[in-house]
Amino acid sequence: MTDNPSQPSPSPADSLQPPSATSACSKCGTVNQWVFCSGLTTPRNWGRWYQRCSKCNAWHWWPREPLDVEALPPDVQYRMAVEQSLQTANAKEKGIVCGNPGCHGKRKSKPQRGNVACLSDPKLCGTCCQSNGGCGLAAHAPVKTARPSPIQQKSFARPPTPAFSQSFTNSVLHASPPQNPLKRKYQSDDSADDGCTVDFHIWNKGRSEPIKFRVPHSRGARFILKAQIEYLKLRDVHLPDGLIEYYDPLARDWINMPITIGVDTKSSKVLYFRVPGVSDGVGFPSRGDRATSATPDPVKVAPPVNSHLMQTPYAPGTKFPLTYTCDMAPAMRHMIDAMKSYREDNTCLKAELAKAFPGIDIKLATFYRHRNHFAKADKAGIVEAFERAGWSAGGKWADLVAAVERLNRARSLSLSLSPSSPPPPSPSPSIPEIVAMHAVLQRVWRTFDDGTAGCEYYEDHLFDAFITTPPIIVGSRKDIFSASFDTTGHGPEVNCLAKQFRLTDDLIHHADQNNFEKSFGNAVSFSIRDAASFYGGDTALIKFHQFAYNQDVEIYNIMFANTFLLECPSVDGAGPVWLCQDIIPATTKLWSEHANIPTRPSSKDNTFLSSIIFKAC
DNA sequence: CTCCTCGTTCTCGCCGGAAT
DNA sequence: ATTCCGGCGAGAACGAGGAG
Repeated sequence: MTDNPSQPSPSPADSLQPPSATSACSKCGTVNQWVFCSGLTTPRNWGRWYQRCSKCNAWHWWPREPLDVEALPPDVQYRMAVEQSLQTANAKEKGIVCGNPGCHGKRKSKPQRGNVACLSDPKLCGTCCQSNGGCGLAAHAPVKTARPSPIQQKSFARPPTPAFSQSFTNSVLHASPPQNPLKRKYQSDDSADDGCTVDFHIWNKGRSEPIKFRVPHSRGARFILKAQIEYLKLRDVHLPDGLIEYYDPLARDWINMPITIGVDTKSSKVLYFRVPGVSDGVGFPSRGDRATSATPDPVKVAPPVNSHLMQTPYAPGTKFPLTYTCDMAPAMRHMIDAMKSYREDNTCLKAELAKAFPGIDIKLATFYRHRNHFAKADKAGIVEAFERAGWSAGGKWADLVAAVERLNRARSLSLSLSPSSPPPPSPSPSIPEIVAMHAVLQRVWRTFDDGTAGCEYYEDHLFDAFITTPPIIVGSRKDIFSASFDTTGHGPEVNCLAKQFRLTDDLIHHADQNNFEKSFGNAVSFSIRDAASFYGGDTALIKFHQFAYNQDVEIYNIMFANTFLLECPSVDGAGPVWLCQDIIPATTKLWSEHANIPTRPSSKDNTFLSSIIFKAC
């Protein structure tokens, strides 16, 4: 992709800069410097200059009005889109009451409060939601109600090519049972290593941080970098001469060698490579560096899992939670173990807390909150990655908590699907440096008995793709797979319209249309853009709406299918790429509620939704 | 059956830091 | 100075289990 949203945008043209570096405050006359606004808090302000008067605190902006949305760089538009998409999900709804008019909740003297986390519409209290069959929220799970499995659901999204589809099939669907391939249940010592993966880091040109990989590989077998060449290409690591520099932990020095040479995986947990010519970087093992040969990571390493609990009180003033996962995790494990038995052995929670976190005053509500975060993170298999990062920036407990919350959001969205709607994407606004995740429903692409083709979804096979390197979107395609003029759907008519539009605007490329218009009589499928540009699709969509409007056709509903290819280790090692499909239900009722379609690009609220996908790092 | 205790969940509101 | 937002604690409420 040419526009990587994770890269900072360049400054706007010089013509947008204020006439001078300083100017006098219009209120008090104090001379202040202009500061470029990078839009960190409010992306919409990107590209403007601001000054806060050092004397009267007055604010001044240059230019006075924000730039046009279209003038903002793609990554800023992306951030705006993410921000907008999360507004609804994060909106704090205070003081809601149960949405069931005949609420039979247990609060007698006051109206029963609804649970803001409830996924039903309207939001219900736990009692009403449970009796309604539950909403997907764990606390609202219906009691002793068997969930039908699998839930079959047809989707019109499809893999972009058979080759990628095959890789997806091999790596995901044939994995049994479906679970996070990198998940390792913590154990009391280093034997937790399942021996099926190898971590290696590469320092590439033009980047101080190493690129971290975890790949399927039998520990003990010699590791040949050439076998990972596809991974390397995806991360822009190119070795034209077939040479690499390898840090030999025994010799404690860098050696230059061909990538076809196998290296020992027993003497160090992480293999370090650098592209020839790179001589420095973050965490770089230097010549004679003992740490890299004896320990798995160049950062300060955490003590062995569960090796001990803190015996002496923490320093006065130490607050809960502790800053680093490597400190929190052993104590949390102790608590979880202790809480399984404390009813029997006559201890109590407070006493166990005092053992696990000596000297720290912990409020119970806070402890439970963090214990739940730990349990979820452990279940998802991400604790170890944070633990291994030790007392470094990559091992912060707060980041683990944030990762769990992102996962929760992704799951909530997946589980809140109505039976007839396909799964929405996991809105991951940011992804930690070390661990990325993506909620994926198991699905099978096949031909049905009636001759149509589509996907079957298995709701109870929701699993998370965890990867130790940030994902890269290596390709994407956006298809409209459903469009209608009203609530009933009139696909063929829209299809006809799309054909006409195709003749007028080559931004739209039909994809297998002949097959699809026959198969899905009330649906239309055509690609409106490809991976070359994230935002061209929106432009095409607006043009399509405009075109339909000019034809006296009002589009009621459009839904998108997005297909992404993410770099990710596969379970069986067969391929370096997983296919992760997402479908975005961007129902555009906007056009049914207003007589006029949006004519200004900045009015594309709904089409913005189509840009909210998955963050490329 | 009622009451009590303890553990747990959830909401509300305060606080402080960051951004502007 | 103001706004926003995340973290945290207080407190209400619920549930399980035990004692009387």
